[in-house]
Amino acid sequence: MTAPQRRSWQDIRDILRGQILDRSYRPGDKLPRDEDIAAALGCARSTVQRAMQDLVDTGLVARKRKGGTRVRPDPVTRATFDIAVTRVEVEATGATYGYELVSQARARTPEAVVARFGLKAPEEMLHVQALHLADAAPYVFEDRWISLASCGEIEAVDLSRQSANEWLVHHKPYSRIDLRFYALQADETLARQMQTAPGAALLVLERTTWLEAVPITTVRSVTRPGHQIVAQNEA
Amino acid sequence: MTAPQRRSWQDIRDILRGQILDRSYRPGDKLPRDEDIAAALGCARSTVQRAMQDLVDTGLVARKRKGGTRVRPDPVTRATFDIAVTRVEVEATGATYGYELVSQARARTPEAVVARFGLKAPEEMLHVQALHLADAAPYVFEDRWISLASCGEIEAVDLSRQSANEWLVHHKPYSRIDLRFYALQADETLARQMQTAPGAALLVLERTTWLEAVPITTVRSVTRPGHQIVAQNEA
DNA sequence: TAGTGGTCTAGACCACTAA
DNA sequence: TAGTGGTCTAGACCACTAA
Repeated sequence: MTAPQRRSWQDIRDILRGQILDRSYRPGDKLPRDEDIAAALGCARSTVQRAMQDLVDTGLVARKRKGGTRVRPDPVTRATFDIAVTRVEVEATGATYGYELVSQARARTPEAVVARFGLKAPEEMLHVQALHLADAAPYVFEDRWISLASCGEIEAVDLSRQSANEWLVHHKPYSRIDLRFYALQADETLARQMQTAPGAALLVLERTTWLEAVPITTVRSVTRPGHQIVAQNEA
Repeated sequence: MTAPQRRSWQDIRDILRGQILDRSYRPGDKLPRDEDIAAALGCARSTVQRAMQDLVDTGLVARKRKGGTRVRPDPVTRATFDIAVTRVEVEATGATYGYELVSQARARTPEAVVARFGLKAPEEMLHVQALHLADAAPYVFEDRWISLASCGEIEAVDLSRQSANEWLVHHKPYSRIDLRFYALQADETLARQMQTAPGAALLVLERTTWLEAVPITTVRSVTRPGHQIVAQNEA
């Protein structure tokens, strides 16, 4: 006889998810109380709790005290993306990574940057433009503003050798991030930088970070033509 | 005297995260064993475990049995997106939702769709094109292929009244999803559908779903000009 | 092979909130 | 206000893996 294994929370999750997927429980339906599920499946309540936590994270069920657990009536697709340092991302594709500093200068933040940070007034920051290359072809063009108030030391760093991306990641942790994606039509300048045709549709990733309430950096990363961002395989 | 509250796992997480953010522990550094942290902070080991689980989910630390817990040396930005049914998304902006079926027909899957599903050969599926509107303006144009093998019933549904998006979400759960973003230059046809200029840069969201190994549907959703996808506020 | 994280259990008490 | 999920604890055993 095969030894009866103790049930893990993944087992419990799979059983419950199976019942949701095969529509034993339909969107909006209420599941039994954790305690009853535990009794029925022969495990501790905390094991059910752990399984439920996973189903909540996945967006499959919603839980409320006293209200119980229900299959979400308005299912959402929950996707997670990991965005690494550009160098690591390039090297992960097997390509050779390259980097070029395009410009570096103190400047007053334009209105768009003031808005991204939610500043009250424009401020002098470090403005850095740089190109990341994969096998010598443009991979990402980044246009970055770095707060001198929180990252003054970066002015002593040689940004033609080490990208601001890399330096910040290793020296300036953040506690809050605002992240967005959109499509951008390349203008003449950008097209030249990305070695593509003016008017090309490019995917842009915009990131703004703070440490508590203090601005750190905001960056607009324009990706190479045809670039796709793929989500982790989920659920 | 204020009552000494028992420490919650969130408290523990905040303490640890604080020590990482203020660089008491730097990228690559090893943290103490859970048991020692528990003793130092006066809580049970399982509470530390719960806090650590959150830090792992956030991408801040990595844990290995015997190897211990280390601050990630290659920090990643981890972003989570919730993608709701288009109707819900539009209504959440306060706009009035509208929907128009553009076309619906059985057809052999083109090469791109065969590839997305990873099929061995083309297959007859239901091809549906539809436009979602926000305050009567184009919001999302979706080009969808639905597997007849797994979703044959949908042919009995009046897709001019209810979007395939909505029907599928409520009747066809999936267990696997492939999700990607990219930018697309509008051609003549698409520009007309989205009421924009040919050549406009549009953000595209592509989703392909399976139930176990069985294809369900694949959809290319072209968003309106200027559309941004914003991540949940994290960390 | 020894050390560390992963997980399960049983029980307790708390915090929300639907009814 | 009663019922349900959320969390903590102490202890046990297991599963990985660095050394």
